[in-house]
Amino acid sequence: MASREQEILDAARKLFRQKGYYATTMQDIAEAVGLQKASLYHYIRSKEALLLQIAGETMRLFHAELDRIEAAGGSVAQQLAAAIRAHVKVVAEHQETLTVLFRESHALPPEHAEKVRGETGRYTRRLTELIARGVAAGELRPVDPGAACLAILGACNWMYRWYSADGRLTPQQIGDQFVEVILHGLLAPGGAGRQARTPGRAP
Amino acid sequence: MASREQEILDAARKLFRQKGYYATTMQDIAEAVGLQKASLYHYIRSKEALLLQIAGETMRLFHAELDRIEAAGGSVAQQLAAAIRAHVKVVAEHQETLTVLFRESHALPPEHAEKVRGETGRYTRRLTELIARGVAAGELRPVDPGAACLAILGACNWMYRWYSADGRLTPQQIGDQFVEVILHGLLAPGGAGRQARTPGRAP
Amino acid sequence: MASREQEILDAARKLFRQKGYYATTMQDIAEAVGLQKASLYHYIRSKEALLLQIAGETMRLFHAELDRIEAAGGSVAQQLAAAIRAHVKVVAEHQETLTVLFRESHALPPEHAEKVRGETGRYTRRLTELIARGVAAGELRPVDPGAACLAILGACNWMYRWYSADGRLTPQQIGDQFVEVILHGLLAPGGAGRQARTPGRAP
Amino acid sequence: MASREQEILDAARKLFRQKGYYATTMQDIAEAVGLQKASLYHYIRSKEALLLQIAGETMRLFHAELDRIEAAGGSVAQQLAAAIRAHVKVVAEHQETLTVLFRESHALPPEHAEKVRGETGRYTRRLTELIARGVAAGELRPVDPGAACLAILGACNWMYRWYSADGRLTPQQIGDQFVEVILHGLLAPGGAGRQARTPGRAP
DNA sequence: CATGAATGAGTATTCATTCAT
DNA sequence: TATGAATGAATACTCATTCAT
Repeated sequence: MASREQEILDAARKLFRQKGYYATTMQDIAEAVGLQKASLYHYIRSKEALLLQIAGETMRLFHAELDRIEAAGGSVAQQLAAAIRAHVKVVAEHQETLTVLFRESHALPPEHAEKVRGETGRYTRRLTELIARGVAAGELRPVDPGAACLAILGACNWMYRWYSADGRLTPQQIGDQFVEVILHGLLAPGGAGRQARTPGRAP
Repeated sequence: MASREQEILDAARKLFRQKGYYATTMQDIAEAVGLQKASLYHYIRSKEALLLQIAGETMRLFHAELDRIEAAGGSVAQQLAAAIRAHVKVVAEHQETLTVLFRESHALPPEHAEKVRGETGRYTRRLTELIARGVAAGELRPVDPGAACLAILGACNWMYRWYSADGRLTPQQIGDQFVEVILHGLLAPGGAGRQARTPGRAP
Repeated sequence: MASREQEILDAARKLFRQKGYYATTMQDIAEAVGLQKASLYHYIRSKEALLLQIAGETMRLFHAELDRIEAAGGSVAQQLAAAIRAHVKVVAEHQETLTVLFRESHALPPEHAEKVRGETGRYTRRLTELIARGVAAGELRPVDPGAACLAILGACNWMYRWYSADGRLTPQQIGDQFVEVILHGLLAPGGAGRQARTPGRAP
Repeated sequence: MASREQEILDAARKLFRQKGYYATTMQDIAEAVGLQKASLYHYIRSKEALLLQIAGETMRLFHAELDRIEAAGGSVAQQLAAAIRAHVKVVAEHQETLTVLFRESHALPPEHAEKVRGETGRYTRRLTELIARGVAAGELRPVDPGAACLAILGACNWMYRWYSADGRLTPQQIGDQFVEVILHGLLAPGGAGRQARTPGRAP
C-alpha cells in the first residue's frame, strides 16, 4: 500500500493549509500520522518534496477538466461556461491543496517553482485561446482574451480564500453566478447603465 | 525624519515579497538598509510588527477610493465601473504590499489577523451593498450580489500574481477590460451563446 | 539509562553554582557533557526547567530527615538536636544544589518560585511547631518559636556560603557545635554574663 | 550635588533586589531615574561598578557598629549581645543592599569579589575573636569560636530572606530573641533535655 | 519498518556600552 | 549635561535531516 505515504501527504496538506508551510514542522506532520519524525523519511525525501508534490497534484485536475470539456465540444460559450463551473468545482473540492499551492509555491526552489508555473501558464493559455476563438468567431464580444481569461481565473481562484463548505452558496450556485456575471455581465439590458460603458464621458 | 523607519519598512516589504515573510531574515533587512541587525530594533518592535504594519497600510487605500467614488455619486453602474478601475489601479501600484498581505497575513497572530480580516470584510460588504442597490433598482441583472462582488474582487486581487509593470497591458487597460467583462459580459449580443446561460439544459 | 539526563543535571548544577544561573550558558552545559547545544533539548525542556528541577530536588531531603527524626520520637530537645545535625549534614552534602536554590530561586517564574517557597515554608512550620511544643511542655525556655526556628535555619543554611569539605570542621563537628550553641547557649553557667540577658539594664 | 549619582545607586539597589542583578537592565535603571540609558554613563562607569559600590557600602556599616560596641566596652556577653542586636538592626535597615550583596556578589569579577570577601572575612574574624576571648576568660562555654561565630552570622544574615517590615516581629524583638537563643540556648534549665547535649551517647 | 539520539546551521531578540552632537 | 543612534557579542531555542541500531 501507498497508504502510509498518502497519509503523510494528507496530513501535510492539511497542516500546510492551517499553519502555512514554514510554520508546519516535520514534528507536526509526524504526530499527525502517528510516527516519529525520523520515520517520515522512509516515505518522503524532504519537506520541500512534500510541498512540491502537493503543489503539483492539482494542476493535473484542471487540465483534465478542460480536456473533458473540449472533447465534449459545443459553442465557445458553452465550453466557457462549463470551464468556469468545472474550475469552481475543483477549487471547492481541493481548496486545501490550492491554498498551499497559491500561498506557498514561492517557497519552492526556482527549478520546481518553474515547473509549477509552467503548468499554470499552460492552463491559462488554453483558456485564453478558447476565448480568442470565441472573439474571432464573433460569438464573444471583442475583449482582450488575455485580460478576460485572467479575470475569470482570478474570480475562480480567489475562492480559495473565501469559500467554505458551510457557506451560504454551494459550488454549484457559485459556478452559476460566476457564469452569469462573466458571460452576460452585470448590466440589465436596455437599462440606464448603458452609458457606464464609458464612464466619465457621460452626457 | 522618519526616513530611517520608512527605509526599513520599504526594505522589508520588498524582501517579504521576493522571498516570503518567513524566509526573510532580520539580517536580510538590516543589510538592505545598511544597518546592523540590532540597530533595526531602534525603529521597529519586531519582525511581526513589520508585517502587521505592511499588511495594514493598504486596506486604507481601498476604502479611500470607495469613499471618493461614493461621494462623486452617479449610477450604480458608473460607481461600479469606477470602483473596478480604482481597485485595479491600487493593486497595480501597491502590488508589493498586497502580495505580502495576501500571502502572509495568516502568519499574523490571531488578534492582528482578525483586524486585517475585519477591514477586508468591511470593504467587501461596501461593494456588495452597492451591487445589491443596483439589483434592487433594476439597474443590474438579478444576480447574487455577494457572489458577484467576490467575482469582481477575485478578478482584481488576483492581479497581485500576474501583473507586471512591464507587461502587455497597462493598469488602465486592465481596468477597462475588467469593466467590459464584468458589466457587459463576454457574450456578443444576440449571439448564439444565449443558450449558454444554462448549458446542459439546452434543447 | 537515564544517565544522560542525570549528567546534564549534574553539569548544570555545578556550573550554576560556579558561575550563577544567568552567567551559565547552554553552551557551557553542552560542552560539560560533551554534546552539542541542540542535543541538550532531547533531554530537557529548557534552561529554566533545569533550574526548577535542581531547586526542587533538595527540599525533599530535608523533609525526609524530619520524617525520620519525628518517627524516631524522643524528647523535643533530642529531636531538635537531631534535626540540626541532619540539616547541617544535608547542607554539607548538597551544598551545590542549595547554593543554586538559595541564590537563584528568584529567577524562577512566579508559579514555580511559589512552589519552591511553599516547600520551604512547610519545612519551617514543621520545625517551628516542634519548638512550640517544647516551649509549651516547659522543656524549652519561653522563646518565640518562630524567631528561634529562623535563627536555627539561618545558622544552618548559611553554611552554603562558607562550608568547605576541605575546611577545618567536619559536618559532624559543625553539627555538634551548632547543637551546643543553640540548645545550651554561649554563656557559661553561673558566669558573670548572666546579666547580659538584658544588657543596658546592668547594675 | 552627588544626588543624581545617589539616585541611580538607589534605583539600582532596589531593582537589583527585586529582579536580580542580571535581570535588571540599564534601561530599567534609566527609566527609574528618568534619564536615557546613555546618560547613566555620565555618573557611573558600568553596571558592574554599580554592583560593586552597592556591595561595598554595607560592610562599612557592620564594622562601624562593631567599633562602637568595642569602644563602649563591657563584658564579652554584653558586647556579643550588643553585636547581635546591631547586626540584626543593620540587616533590617539595609535589607535591599544586603540581598544584592549576598545573592549577586559572585557576579563580581574575581578582583572585586575578593575585596568584598575580604571585608566580610575581617568582620567574621573580629566577631570570632570576641567569642574566643569570652571562652578563654571562662565567661563563655568552651565552644569552637569559629563555628559559634558562623552560627550567629548565619542566624542574623539569613534575615535578608525572611524579614519584612510588615512582619510579626520588629527588628528589636528579633534581636532580643536571637540574643536569648544564642546566649542562653533553648533548653530550660534543669529540664529533661540535659541529656540532649550528646544525643546518641545517652546511657 | 521504525526510532532515539545527535547535530549544524540558523533565528529573532537583548543588552551594555560608545560616540557624535 | 543629555541623548538618539548605532553596534558587537551573546543567548536560548528550533528544525530538518542523518544514522546506527
